[in-house]
Amino acid sequence: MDRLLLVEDDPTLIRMLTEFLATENFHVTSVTGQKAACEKLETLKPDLALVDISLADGNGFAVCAQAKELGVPVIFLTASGDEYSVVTGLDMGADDYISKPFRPRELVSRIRSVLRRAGKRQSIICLGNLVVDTNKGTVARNGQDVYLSALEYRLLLVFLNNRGQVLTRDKLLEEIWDCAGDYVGDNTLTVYIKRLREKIEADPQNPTLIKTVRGLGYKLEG
Amino acid sequence: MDRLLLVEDDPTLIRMLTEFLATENFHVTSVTGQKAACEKLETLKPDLALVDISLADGNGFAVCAQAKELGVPVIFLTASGDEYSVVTGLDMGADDYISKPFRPRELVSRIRSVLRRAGKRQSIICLGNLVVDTNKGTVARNGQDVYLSALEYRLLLVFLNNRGQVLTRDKLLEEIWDCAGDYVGDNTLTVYIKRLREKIEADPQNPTLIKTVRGLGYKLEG
DNA sequence: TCTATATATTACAAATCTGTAATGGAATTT
DNA sequence: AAATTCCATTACAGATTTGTAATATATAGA
Repeated sequence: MDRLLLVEDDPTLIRMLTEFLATENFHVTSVTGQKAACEKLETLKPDLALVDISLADGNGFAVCAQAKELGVPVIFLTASGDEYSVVTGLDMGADDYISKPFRPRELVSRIRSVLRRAGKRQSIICLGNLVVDTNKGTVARNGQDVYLSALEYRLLLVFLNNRGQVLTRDKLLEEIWDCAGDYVGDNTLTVYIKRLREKIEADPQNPTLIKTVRGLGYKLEG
Repeated sequence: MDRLLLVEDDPTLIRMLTEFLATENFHVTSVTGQKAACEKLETLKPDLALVDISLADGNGFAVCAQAKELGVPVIFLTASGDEYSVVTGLDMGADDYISKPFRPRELVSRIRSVLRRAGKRQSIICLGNLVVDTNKGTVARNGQDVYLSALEYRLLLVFLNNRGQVLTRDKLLEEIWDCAGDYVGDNTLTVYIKRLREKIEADPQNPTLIKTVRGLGYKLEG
């Protein structure tokens, strides 16, 4: 279950939100004041922080900064139509904001939306029956771990970051060996392509992922 | 300069937005209707799409789906207070929404916010004078590339994903060798820690990044 | 078809990685 | 202080990676 930290001064709002969000399957911890908020952020490590901009002892921006530091996504709660706060909040890196009074359903939608985005982290990349976790540096095929050497892994990442685009040999050499084919032989790349195909393709002789585009280079099917 | 695709039927709004966003240094291409929008998404590959939910020939949701498919972030423009659209839009994976009539400054803030998030991708992780790019699989120290072996790189990622937390030897062994110390010797980890420190610490004898916590394990300074 | 060019395959040393064992040193306990 | 425990360091073989060269195959053009 997702843990939310609610930073808010108004006791009524705290109670209402805690109860409502509980019915939506969130676990809400609430704190009052900026100082307590910053502490709780560290100890609780919540999945998301709901922060009221106007706190008694300072404003919510400091809390936002701290949250960003810790990698915790933030949604600001603001007094209605306070455009200045909205603008500054978003520019500060808050992930979203919602103005009071807000509709509970909308808040939940925004929370889910931010969590979805934050959770993704561009970490897991799927490609056919291949799963690359850039957060762990691992590659799996059909659930089975595949061991790639450092250079093979980096070559795969270059393809993944340019899915569907044709990459010239020079471009690939530059990306992996940061040079334009001067220091490593031209054939070296060809060999690496083969080695990578050998490990990630179902049928390395008839590649479906890394296609060769004759005269131009290679391309990852996207 | 960031390219925006504006999908909107109202000519007046198109003109206004195009002009205003131009002053904010965006390049706006506008299209009318769902079909044209989907086509332009493919050909233009914009950095972000601004989509009016209520289009004449169908609704904006189809456009949103297509955009998500292509990895283009989406901000919905909706008639004011249309809660149903907001909720559905965000649940569909739209990155944000704004209801008409909106304040231009706020729209720009939201655009910048979404672009920032989309661009970041959790790709670059900084740690002292160390820069890890999980999108490229590279590590640099003081701007100088550092070559890490596959296992060394994965070990570093485990630390980065648990910054500040003490990681037991068992936990680390499990993460890297997926086993609880049965298959590789206990000392192997110690050696790897040393090797990693050798490559990323300024003074490997007095580590400032990977600290040992006697009796417990190791911890990456956060 | 023949040739030229682009890519694939294979094989092979040198370099590096990987895991272990042996030794040394520091912190903690008795 | 001595013993113990935990971690650091060093050294070393076997495995793997890495880059290259030689050879084979495919594709396109004359």
